[in-house]
Amino acid sequence: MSPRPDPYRRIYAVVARIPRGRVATYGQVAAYAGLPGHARQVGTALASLPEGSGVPWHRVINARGEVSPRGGLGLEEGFQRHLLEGEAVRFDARGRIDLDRFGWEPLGARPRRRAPVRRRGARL
DNA sequence: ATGCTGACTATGT
DNA sequence: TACATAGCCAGCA
Repeated sequence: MSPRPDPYRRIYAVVARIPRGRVATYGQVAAYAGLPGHARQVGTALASLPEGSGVPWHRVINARGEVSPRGGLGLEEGFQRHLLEGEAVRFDARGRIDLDRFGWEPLGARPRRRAPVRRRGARL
């Protein structure tokens, strides 16, 4: 067992676990990869990901619940949003995702308040 | 080695 | 809520 697998490898492994229709933040991915405080590194790692890698990089967003702006034109951002919407992830009018509803909880152990509370007349 | 960059964040105003 | 600031730290020229 390699005591220290490359950081990127760990990062990709975590991202690969994010289920379809859910999103995780950079900081969250870093923490689960055993690299707390390396949120920026997660971004760097995803940026260096070759196309067709199969890693669901689009499911990683910033702590504010939005698709992180890249430098230059916003082409990649638009594509990322498109992919997420294709998985039923919803964006509000401000272009943000409700982490309480779509945020990934690996352990699902505690808070787990996924779907909106159904109230009289409420629809899914 | 050194300095700058960036797909980040928490905190204060 | 929005913006500014300050930590953050690996990658790269």
